Amino acid sequence: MSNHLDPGSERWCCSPVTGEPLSAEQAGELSAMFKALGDPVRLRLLSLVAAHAGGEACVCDLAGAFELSGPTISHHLRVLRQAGLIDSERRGTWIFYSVRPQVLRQLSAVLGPAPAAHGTP
Amino acid sequence: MSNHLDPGSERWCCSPVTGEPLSAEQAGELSAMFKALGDPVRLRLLSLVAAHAGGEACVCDLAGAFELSGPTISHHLRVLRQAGLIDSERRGTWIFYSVRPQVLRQLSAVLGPAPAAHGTP
DNA sequence: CTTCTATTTTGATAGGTGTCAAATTAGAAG
DNA sequence: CTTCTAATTTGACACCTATCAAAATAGAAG
Repeated sequence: MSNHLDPGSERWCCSPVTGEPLSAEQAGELSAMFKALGDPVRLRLLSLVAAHAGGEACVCDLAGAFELSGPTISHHLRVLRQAGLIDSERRGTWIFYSVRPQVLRQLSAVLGPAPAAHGTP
Repeated sequence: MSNHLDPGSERWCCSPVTGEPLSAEQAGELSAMFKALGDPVRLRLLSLVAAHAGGEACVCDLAGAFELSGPTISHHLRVLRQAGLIDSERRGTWIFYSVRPQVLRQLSAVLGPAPAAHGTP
């Protein structure tokens, strides 16, 4: 109920954009994710979460890196989550965010030069 | 004079976002490119140009794939060009667009899981 | 139950963005 | 020079978005 994009839909997986033209549907799904990355705050949030110990971080770990209000950070985290790029899980008082490495890898593959075929058969 | 982003600045090249947190400057440059990809029309335009014979295409080759006015296509192409993702060159009556494979590869590497080091020494 | 802390949601606002029609530039061809 | 085609630029408008302050929700602790 919380995610707009189905994380299980991977029919566009790994076919690079340089191969054959994207369909309108593929472009719609992919551009929604790139759009979420198209903000400096969100991109830094994603990298902070990804690089944080254990692969997850709570808002309290992230907010300190910006001169932005809490609600603004929360807004950007929601955008990333609704785009399917990160996950959130409540544990006690804190809410922990973690990246979806698979989705990031898929986006990387779409921009990649060729179907490398060096580890994902 | 036409590009806002210097195509020669590659100081953020290839360090994946999952490694260590991006600096504000890196995030600014990268997010500007992802932002340009964050529109379905632009993403399809990019893939159409990339997949076109010879690696380049004129607007007349692209406009037919959309139900959009010429000025709108031109607008999106300019956004892609100013983001440093594509190049444009006038030859006679037509203006040919081509992708910058290097920039796409860099973006792919940023989202990639790890410094693969399997073909770009 | 009350209070405290962590985070989100709501409401408001300034600024950005996609789109089109109309006008403009650039080159080719008479 | 005039005309024709290709593409861009300008101007306008509806919609979206990033941001904050204030209010609301969720759990922990007393």
